Amino acid sequence: MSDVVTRFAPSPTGYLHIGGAHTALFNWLFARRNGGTFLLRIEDTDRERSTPEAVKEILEGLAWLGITWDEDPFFQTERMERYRAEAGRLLAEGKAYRCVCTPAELDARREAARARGETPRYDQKCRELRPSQTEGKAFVIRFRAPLSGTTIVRDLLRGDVAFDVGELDDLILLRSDGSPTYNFVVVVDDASMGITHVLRGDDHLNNTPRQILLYEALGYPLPRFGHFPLIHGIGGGKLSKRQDDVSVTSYRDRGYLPEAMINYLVRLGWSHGDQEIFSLEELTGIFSLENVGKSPSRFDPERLLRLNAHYIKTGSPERLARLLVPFLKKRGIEAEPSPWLAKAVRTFQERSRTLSEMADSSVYYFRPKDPDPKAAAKFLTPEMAPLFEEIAREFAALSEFTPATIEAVLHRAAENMGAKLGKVAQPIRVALTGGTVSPGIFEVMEVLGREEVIRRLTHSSATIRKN
RNA sequence: GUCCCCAUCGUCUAGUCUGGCCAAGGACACCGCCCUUUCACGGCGGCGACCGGGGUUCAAAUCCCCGUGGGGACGCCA
Repeated sequence: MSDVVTRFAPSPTGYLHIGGAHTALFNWLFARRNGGTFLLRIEDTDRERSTPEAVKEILEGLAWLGITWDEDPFFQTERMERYRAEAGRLLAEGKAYRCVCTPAELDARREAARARGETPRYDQKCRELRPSQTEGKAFVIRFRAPLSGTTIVRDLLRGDVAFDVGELDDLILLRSDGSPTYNFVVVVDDASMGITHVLRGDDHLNNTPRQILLYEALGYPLPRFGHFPLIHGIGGGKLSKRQDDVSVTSYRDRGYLPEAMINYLVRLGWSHGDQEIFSLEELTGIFSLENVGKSPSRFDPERLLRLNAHYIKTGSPERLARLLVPFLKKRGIEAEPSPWLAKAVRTFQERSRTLSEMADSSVYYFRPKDPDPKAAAKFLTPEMAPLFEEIAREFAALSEFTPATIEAVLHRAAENMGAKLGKVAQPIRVALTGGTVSPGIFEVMEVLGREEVIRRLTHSSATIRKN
């Protein structure tokens, strides 16, 4: 048994987005690959913005993707005592101090520093205050960071990155209401949860030296760190919930398959030679940090869509039929997973990129559709009425109604007209499906069944004659 | 502004650590052709990149330096 322990630590302030899922996936894969443990920690210390709905949505998203966690999720709001105790310890040891600067004062000084072109940083005003001077005032607890020196982050992916400690800050550990802040809880939690590998997005690289200082002050052993490249939005820059469509569950709801999402995500910043298609299971055997790149990538919905098309095309019809049912229901079609539905699905696997598309384009399997006016004008011409009737009669006389016997009938009809098959097939397509685009017409008829085909052809010819 | 990271086709990337096999490979997108009852799928072909400049070397996409560009971080958010 390996001793690798990784985690994904989302803050439940919204849905699970592409970036979070990417981070979760890499952590999960690294743990699974190394026979380790993957944990979930819900960073809900920001009570204002955290919601139980977001927690549910995030867990659902992960489960949908097939990313499984090994223990019940940890909730930071349930661990407050631990944070306060650790902060108290630092205070007692002189490694932290009380600061009575108010948010307004800090804001003003920060702005002034910026105006002067300096790095906004806490000016350490309260660093040497005596206890009597903080008496009766609201205070926060600040970390007494070393004043000088260099902290080196030994990053698994980027090598050694040096930070001048002077650039760092006396960060706030406990707010005036006693709640802990991010950099502090992360350290306390990662250490107490036994996290061995902290793998996260590049945007946290700057936080790492601060956290290392905290590890040292608290006397915790250091985990290994690895920062992988961020996923940028379509316009470049951080993914934006406004510009980019990045909610994982929204993709699910639009008919994307989890394996497509996983496959898409894993190839962002990671590669395995020229291979493009990976299953989750396969990944747990080959994923390696060594093949993780360094430069950011850009979210490309087109590529995700294409991958989804691939998985729809190659997926099992039975499973897709099952997944399709709710999409049909949304369109007012009550269907059950069945061999028949699987057969219907099969005719659309090569021409649907999402389950939504499949549901949209297959409605005529479930109920007749009025022909598109333009298609009707072009194909449902008067001379088609007798043809439809003739073909319907021949279908009725067939001993077996299969693509092969259907094809024979249509070919004969075309020959009699001295025309190509298309001359006959296209009008029939319109009569049967209401449009000019569909799967192969013989397959469509097989799915529809002889009775329904005859009914629709008869109905169409009657309509033609009426006009 | 300060600090940090990054830099190969439009996009995802292989190649960079361990220089020569790279007149740079694959995939998506795009364009053309073929297949074909429509649409797709598929097949074949095309377009298309080593950010710039110096250096090191017999040899640089690969190593070093400087520019430039992009990104991230600088909260009593996480």
